[in-house]
Amino acid sequence: MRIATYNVNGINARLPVLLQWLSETTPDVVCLQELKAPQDKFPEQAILEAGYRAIWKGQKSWNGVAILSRGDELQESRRVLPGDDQDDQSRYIEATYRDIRIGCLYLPNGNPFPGPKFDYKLRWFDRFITHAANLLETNTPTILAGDFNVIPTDLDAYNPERWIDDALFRPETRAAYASLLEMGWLDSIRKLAPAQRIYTYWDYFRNAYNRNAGLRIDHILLSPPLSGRLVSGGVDRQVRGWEKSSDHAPTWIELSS
DNA sequence: ATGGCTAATTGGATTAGA
Repeated sequence: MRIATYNVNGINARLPVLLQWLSETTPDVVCLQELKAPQDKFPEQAILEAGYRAIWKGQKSWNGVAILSRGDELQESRRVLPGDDQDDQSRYIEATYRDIRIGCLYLPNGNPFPGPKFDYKLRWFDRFITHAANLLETNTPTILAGDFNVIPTDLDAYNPERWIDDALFRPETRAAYASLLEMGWLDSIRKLAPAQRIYTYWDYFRNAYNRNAGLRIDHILLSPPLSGRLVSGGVDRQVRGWEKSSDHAPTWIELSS
């Protein structure tokens, strides 16, 4: 079973690229982030015609998350991250596919540091850690996939010094991510390639993709019941080189069934 | 340090992304 995550940076602007990638790689489940579309502007018909069902939570202008599935249906379990009734940003959706529960997340960017956006990032992260701990306690095979907006270590940035005071690399941010791993979540891509430079994002500026000036900020975490089923994984980095591409590339893993 | 690029909005510039 192949599970992928892809920050599309605008589902409608990205539709041709998304459909091309789906037809070439046929993942079973796809978590999407940054739809940048209101609920009623999600291109459901085109996704259905491509052979996928979808659940999504849209929002005007910003954010927005979706899960696509091939074959079997998704059983939605929640579309809000618990812990703050005032939070109206669309950043979390969760569903079960066959025997696996999947949480699709778009963690706040948090820049600039310091400031209210960074504070919001840490508060959201706290709520997410609480929820992730509750998910582990159920022992249900679970995946947390999405754009974490976290550079976990020096190995995950082309030039770590440049990111020292950035919200993606601040010590508070890295510590929060590390606490997920300490609790038992497995960083699947890093597990498969412990010492390799792997990036999932290259900014639009200064020819970053061709210089391979990238970051690894999109992650797929596995709960302990799934760790033995991890077969392979990678980043479809060539998609970043396509016409009208997102600044992120799709990241995927293969699980044995 | 800054600016570079892209997408969405009811616009003709601004905001956000990372």
